[in-house]
Amino acid sequence: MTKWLNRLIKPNTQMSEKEKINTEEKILQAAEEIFVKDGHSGARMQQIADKAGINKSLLHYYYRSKDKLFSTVFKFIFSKLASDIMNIFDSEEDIFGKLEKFIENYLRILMKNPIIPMFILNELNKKGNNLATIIIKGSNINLNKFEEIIQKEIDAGNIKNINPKSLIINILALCVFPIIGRPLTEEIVFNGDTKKYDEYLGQRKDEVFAIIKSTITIEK
Amino acid sequence: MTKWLNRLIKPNTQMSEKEKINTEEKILQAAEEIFVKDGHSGARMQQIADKAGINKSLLHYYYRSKDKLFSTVFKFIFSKLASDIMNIFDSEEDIFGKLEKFIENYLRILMKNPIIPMFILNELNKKGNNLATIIIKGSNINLNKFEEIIQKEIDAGNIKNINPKSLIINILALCVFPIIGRPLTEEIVFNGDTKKYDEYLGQRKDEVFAIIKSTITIEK
DNA sequence: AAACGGTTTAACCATTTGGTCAAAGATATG
DNA sequence: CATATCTTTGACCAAATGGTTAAACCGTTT
Repeated sequence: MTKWLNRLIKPNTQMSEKEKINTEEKILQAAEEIFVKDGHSGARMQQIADKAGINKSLLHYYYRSKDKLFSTVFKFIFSKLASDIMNIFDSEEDIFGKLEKFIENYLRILMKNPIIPMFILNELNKKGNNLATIIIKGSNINLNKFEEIIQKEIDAGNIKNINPKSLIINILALCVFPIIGRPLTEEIVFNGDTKKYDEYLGQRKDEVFAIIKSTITIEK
Repeated sequence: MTKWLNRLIKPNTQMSEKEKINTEEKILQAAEEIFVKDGHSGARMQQIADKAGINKSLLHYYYRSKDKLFSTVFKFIFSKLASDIMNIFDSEEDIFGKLEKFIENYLRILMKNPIIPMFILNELNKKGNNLATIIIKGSNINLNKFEEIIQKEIDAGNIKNINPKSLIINILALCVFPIIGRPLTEEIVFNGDTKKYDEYLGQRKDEVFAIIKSTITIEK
C-alpha cells in the first residue's frame, strides 16, 4: 500500500526498480499520443492500453480514471511546451535579435509538434473547463518578465510605444495560426498543395519577424 | 416513400406543409448548438433530441446517422460563416478602405460567434477527415478574386509587392487567434481579467488594421 | 520456503450510446 | 370513409465504454 499511496501523493517519487518505471512511462506516452490525436472525449481507454501493450486495468491501477490520466497528460504536454518557450528569452542580443530568436524558435517548436497547439486550444475551449486556469497558473509561464523587457525598451526610446500585451498576442497569432489553421488555409489559400505550404512555413519566420519588427520600429 | 427519398437526394427540397418543416429545423438548431459546444465525439444524440424537444428516433428518421447529422450541421455553419465573409468585399472604397472594412466586419462576426471558429478548426484538424476538402471545395469561398485585387494594386504601385497569400493568412491569424486563444491569452496575458479582455477585443480591429496597413504601405 | 507487497491479468459489470423496429398518430388523397 | 403515405413514439438491442474485482504473478525479505 505504501508505494501506491506514495505515487498518489508524490507522483514523481522515484521507484527503487528501474525497469518498473517503464509501464507508467509507456502508459503516459501512449496516452499522450492518443489524447493529442483524438482529444479527451474521442480517446478510448482500450486504445491507450493497446498502444501501451498492456491490460486496460493497468491504466486504472496507475491513473485512477480517464480524467486523471488526461489531466496528467495535459499538464505534462503543456509544461513541456511552456518551458521550451520560456527558455528562449535568455539570449544576450538586443530586443530585435531577441524577438527574432523567439519567433524562430517558437515556430520551429510548433512545426515539430504541429498538433499540440490545436490539442491545447481545443481542450482549453471546452465548457466547464477548470483545467485551463489550474494548469496555466501552475505553469512556469511568466510574461511579466517579457512585458518588463518591452517596457524598458520603450522607455529607452529604442522601440515605438506599443502595448506589450498586443505584441505578445500578435506574435502568438502569427506563429500559431498557420499551424492550427493548416487544413483550412492549405486548402483555401494554397488549393491543397501540401508541398507549397511546407515551403511557405519554412520561410514564415522571416515574414513574421518582418511584421513584428515593423510594428515596433520607430519611423524617422 | 417519395418524400423520404426526395430529402435524401435533394436535401433542400421544400415540403408542401409549412408546419412540418419545424421539426427538421428544430433538430438542426439543437444539433448546431450541441455540436458546436461539445464537438462531434462529445455530443450525444439524446442530448440533441432533448434540446429539440423530440424523440431520439426522429433524429434518425430525418438524418440517418450521427455522422450525417453532423456533416449537415457542419456544412451549414461553415457556409453561413463563409458567405458572411465573402459578402464583405463588395464595397467601393480603395484597397485600404476595403481591408479595413473586411477586418472590422470579420472581427465583428467572430466576436458574435466566438465558439464557431474553434469548432471549425477543431473538426478540420481531426485525423482522417475528408470533410475539410469536401466542404471547403463545396463552399463559395473564392480567394482568387481577393488575390487578383491585391495583385492589381501591386501592379498599379499602390501597395508594396507582398505575397497576397501571406496577406490573407496574416489577416486571418490576427483576427482569429484572439478569439480561439482567449482562454489561454486571457489567463496568461491578461491574468484572467475578463472585462479587460473584452475592452481589448473592442479595439482590436484598429490594431489589426494598423499592422496590415503597415505591411502593405510603401515607405517613402 | 513462506510471507509480503507491488504488479498484471482476465473476467465481469453497469451504464451509455448510436441505432432499429413495429406500431400508433397524423395527414393527405381518391 | 378508406387507403396510402408521412410523422412520431416507446420499447428494445448490440456494441462500446469506463471502471471494478479477485486472483495470479513475481521479486524481495525474513
